[in-house]
Order: sequence, then C-alpha cells, then structure tokens
Amino acid sequence: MTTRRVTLADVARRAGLSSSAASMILNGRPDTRLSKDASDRVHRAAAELGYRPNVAARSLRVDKTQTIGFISDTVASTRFASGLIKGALAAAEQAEHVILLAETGGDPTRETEAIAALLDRQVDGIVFATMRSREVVAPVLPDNTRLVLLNATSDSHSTSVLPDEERGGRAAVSLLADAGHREGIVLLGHSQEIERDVFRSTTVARRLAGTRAEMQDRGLTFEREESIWEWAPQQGFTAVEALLAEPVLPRALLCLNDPLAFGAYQALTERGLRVPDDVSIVSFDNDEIASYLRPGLTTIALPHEGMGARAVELLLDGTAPHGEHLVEMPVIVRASIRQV
Amino acid sequence: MTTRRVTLADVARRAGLSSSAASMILNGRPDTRLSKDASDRVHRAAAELGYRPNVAARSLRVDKTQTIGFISDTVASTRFASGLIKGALAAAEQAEHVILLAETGGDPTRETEAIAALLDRQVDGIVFATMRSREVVAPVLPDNTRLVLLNATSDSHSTSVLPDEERGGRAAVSLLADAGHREGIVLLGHSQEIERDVFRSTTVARRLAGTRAEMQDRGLTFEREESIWEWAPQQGFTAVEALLAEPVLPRALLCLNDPLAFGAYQALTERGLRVPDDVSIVSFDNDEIASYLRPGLTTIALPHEGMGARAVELLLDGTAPHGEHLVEMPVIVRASIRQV
DNA sequence: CTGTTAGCGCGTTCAC
DNA sequence: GTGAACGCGCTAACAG
Repeated sequence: MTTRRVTLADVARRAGLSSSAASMILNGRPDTRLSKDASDRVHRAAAELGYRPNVAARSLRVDKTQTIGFISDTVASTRFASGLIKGALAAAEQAEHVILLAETGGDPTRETEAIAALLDRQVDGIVFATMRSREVVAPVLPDNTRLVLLNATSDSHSTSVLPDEERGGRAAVSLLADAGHREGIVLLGHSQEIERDVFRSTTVARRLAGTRAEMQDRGLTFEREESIWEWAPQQGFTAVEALLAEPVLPRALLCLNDPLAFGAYQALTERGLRVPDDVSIVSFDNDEIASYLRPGLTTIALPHEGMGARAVELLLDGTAPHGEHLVEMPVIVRASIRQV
Repeated sequence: MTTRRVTLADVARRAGLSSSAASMILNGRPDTRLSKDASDRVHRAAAELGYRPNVAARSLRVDKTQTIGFISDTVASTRFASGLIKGALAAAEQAEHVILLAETGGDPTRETEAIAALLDRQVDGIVFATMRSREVVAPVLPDNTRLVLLNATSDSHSTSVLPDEERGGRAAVSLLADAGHREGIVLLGHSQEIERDVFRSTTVARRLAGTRAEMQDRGLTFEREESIWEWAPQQGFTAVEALLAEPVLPRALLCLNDPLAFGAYQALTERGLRVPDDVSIVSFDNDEIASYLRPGLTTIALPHEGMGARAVELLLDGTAPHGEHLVEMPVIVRASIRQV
C-alpha cells in the first residue's frame, strides 16, 4: 500500500553506485569522469524505477525550484485574464517550469500575502499581472527572484510586457481609412479621463493616442467623439441611440472596445440599420462576442496569450533588457467594415 | 546586496535558544513545556526578523507542502474555466494553501507529465478538472496525495464535484411553466447523441433529462425539439430562422446553452419579433453575453466558482465521503420570459 | 581515470 | 530545555 516514492538512493543502489555518482550522472555534469557503463546503469535504473527527483529537496541545495509565481489582481471575469495565464502556462511548460497562481483582487494586503506565500515556496521568479493595465509599485523581491510586470508599468526600472496599443490604435484607423472612409467617423468611448491618463488604464490612453495620431497623419478628423465612462454594451447602446436621433447619420464607428461595439450593433439593429451597409464598425479586444455578432466584428485583438508567454520567457531568459516589451495586437478582419 | 533569507536558526540565535525550541514554539506544539518567557522571546525575534519558514525544507520532514495541484484540460476560452480556478484559489487562500496550475489540452501525454510535475513538487492533493464534464480515468496518485475530480466523473470510487444539472433542467422548465407557458415550448439543442450519452458531456445529458422530467411531471410536452450539434450562436440562429418560417410561431424557447439563445435573439430580431413579448427564452450557463443581451437573458447559471471552491474544500477536508457532490445551479432571472 | 565520503541546505522530531 | 539525526539531493574534497 505504501508506495514510497523512489529516491535517488534507490536508483544508486540498483545501479550499484553511490548516490553522488548517480546524482552527477543524472544531472549530466560536464566533468563526466564516470564510466560510460556506470552512466548506462544509472540511467537504466532510473528509468526502471521511474525515478523523479524531489524538487523540494533539490531546491534546498540549488537555488531553483523550476516554479514561477503568477500574481494577478483578477483571474476570472474576462477572457483576458485567462488568456494571460494560458500563455504563461504554455511558455512555462516549454521550459519545464510550473506555475503557482495567486489572486489578489487588487488588495494590497492580499498582494503582500500572495508574494510572501510564493516566496515561501521559493519561486524562481514572479509575474505580476494586472487586468486593467496600470502603473503599479513593483514589489520588492530577493535578489535571486526575478520580476516581470504583465500589462502593468512601474516607474522603477523594471521589465514589463504590454500590448502595443499605439500601433493597435493606428491599425484600427487604417482599416477604416483604407476602406475609403474619410468622413462621418465617430469615436466611441473617449473621455477626458483617458486623455489625462487617470482613466482605468495606461495602455488605453495609448490606444486612443494611436487613433488620433493616425487620423492626423492621414489628414482626417473624427466627426464627433462620444464620451463614455463605462465601456459596456448598455452604455454603447445608449450612446449610439442618441447618435441616431441626430439628423445626419454616422458612416463609421470606432469603438474603443468590443462591448461598446456590441451595444452599437444593438442600437443600429433596433433602428433597422445594418452593419456594415449603413454603418461600418471597428473595435478593440477581440472578445468572444466579436465572433458571435452578425456580421462578425472586425477588431484589433488583445494578444493575451502572447503577452503571458512573453512574460515568462523574459522571466526565464534573464538576459533580457529592462523596460517595456510591446506585443503586437493582431488585426482580426471580419465583416463589419464596408468598402466605400 | 545579498539579502539572505531569515532562517529558523537566526530566530533561535536572537532568542538565545536552540532551533528546536524555536521550532516547537512557533509551531505551537501541544506539549509546551517551554517557558512562557522563552516563547515570548522567540515570537518577538521571529516578528522582528520577519521570519517565514521555508516551505520546501519543511515539506521534507512533514509530508505537507500546503500546495494543491490544479490540472485542467483548458484554462482559457470560457469563463467557466477561469471561474473554477478562481473558486479554487479562493478556497485555497482561506486554508493558506497555494495552487499550482497545469493545463493539458486534454492530451493524455501532457496529462501524465503535468501530474508528474506536480507530484515532483510534493503537492498535497490534485484537483483534476475538465471543461466539458466527462467521464475520465482518474489518475493514480500516491496514497498521501488526495484527488478530487472537478466537473468530471469516473467509475472508480472517487470524489467528484458537479453542477446539479438535473435540478437545473427542472428549474428552467419551472420558470416557463410558472410564467404560464403551457404550449408552443420548443427545445433547442437536443440531439440523439445526448440521449445516448455519447455527447460532449455527461452532465449535459442530465440537464436534458431534468427538463424532460419536469415537463412530464407537469403534464407538458415540447412542441418540437430542434436538434443542434454545435451549440454556438450561428447554429442557434439558423435553427430559429427555420423555425420562424413555419406557419405557427413558437411561444417559448428552451435553449440548452446561452450561445444558442444568443443566436435565437438574433434570428428573432432580424424577423422583427421581440423577446419576450413574442417569444420567451430561457437558457443555461449564464455566460457573459446573457447580461449583454437586450432584454437580459434569464438563464440557469453554471456555478463555476462554487464548484472550484467546493473541490478544494473536499480535497483539504479529507473526511468527505466519496461520490458525487452536486453544486446547485442558481436561477438568474432577467427579462426574457413573459408572464402569460 | 573512476568513484566515494562527508556535509550542507532548513526545519522537524526524538531521545535525553 | 538541548543535541543529534533525519528527509532528499547536490557538491566539494578526497581516494583508489
């Protein structure tokens, strides 16, 4: 019944060697002064017994646990969170690392506790993620524990991974412009708070800045800008409903996220207007709904998985330079923009 | 620079005691034959130095790591996955445990590797989760490693946590019936494969069985049943479009998941029909879209977080009986059912 | 060349 | 209250 775990000593015994010899062989130390024969015996014994080193015991000596901590303010709610995690998992698995997950809800106390809990388990490094990208105070970690900020920035000289929102913003405008839209383009979701950068996220400010820059470069201007605080379907619906009460209809809607675009679809449909025949729509995020909508919503995707993967790659790399690492936002073309 | 971690020996030295004494005091062993004074000194020293025990070292002696493995076939895609994880995290945090996450993509090889990786790190137990609940072969673990199946069943005598789909199915029918619907109720999403239980999931069969049982108990029958293989908006749209081409319109739609219901909304809207005035709709899952829709979709929720938490609680409890533990599916009443 | 012994890392536990 | 051994694997020093 007591299926005791196979230890290095078991392997060594079976191979007729000391455990130190077995250790050196299994770890392939460069100075292999051990005989080929001995090496074969050890490897065979290990295989036969199904030996797996006890990571806890090993980590006591070497300062590595092959474990990465992933601290996030939120894990559920959006696909964004789970995408980041999925990407991180994939990259970790590649490197034979495993991920220790912790959620903080954004609460500094839980944050501190989470970090402590992870350090207690000797994680090699920590990915510190936020769902609405923002400026954070990077936690202080022991020298041997690396840190990568994910979807967050910090003024201290740290490493962070962010979506390339500026280029994303430009891409959205380009889609519209390249399709021939030059007038009647309405921006949905702008607010003073974004401009002042006290909005929900720092990257969203860049998203907006990107659209403005591209518009300007092309000599275009927004017909109007609908200020919306909460980027949810209901708010998008209301805003577009109001828009449609005006004498002249918009020709294209640039929505700052998908839920807003969804609200726009609803308002348009209820007014008997059609996407994209009457109004073109582009948006950001590539949420699940973007593919559910009829016609499919063309949107600039948040590259969650790529970001998550990038973060652990940087963590494990070690030689990577500090600063911001931008991940490209893919353009997902569906059917919500009409060629004019 | 070298901020060496504070060890038990440091604490003992500062308190002027042996590390064994410090260990006993900090762990509050029952046989406290240590002086009150000594105890105070140790606690103070620990606090002053900010001592945290090294979990790896401890786990070498006691057979506990305060770490739980969570293996899932998918972590991204649906809110379901992240909900399970979130719930598990919350319960783990309560018990001062931490979660080691692994994803397998349903691939048996990766599954085996994930289990090995977790066992290498001496997890106290493993939660084995699947996103589309199904029969799995429970992995064999060492005696000291507990296992709980999450959203999965196994014929071996194991512990599993599942949504109470049978009651959920009944609840959906009850909502319709209690609102006065007796005729023209159409079931969307049935298929032969569900009945034969070779469909995507075992619990979904129970969902359907629950609706049938409740219909029968109330002396009702479905007007018709639309067989749909893939439960996505596009398929729901097509099915309902066809339905609306018939001479007599349905009065209520019982959709077996939310994306189908979304497709139904789209088809109805495009035909100029209104929910719930013309057609009532109930559904299952409480996906994000359920709250996005206009009017809000009444749906029987998948209790992800509750399930995840339950799984961890059972794992840590140890005295919990084997078998299926059903978690109630909350009824989320919005505005898609009309009182007739 | 081929290998072994001893001791470490950190906290727990038992005999004294 | 303490010293010493132990859990498991790694590594520096040492020996045929």
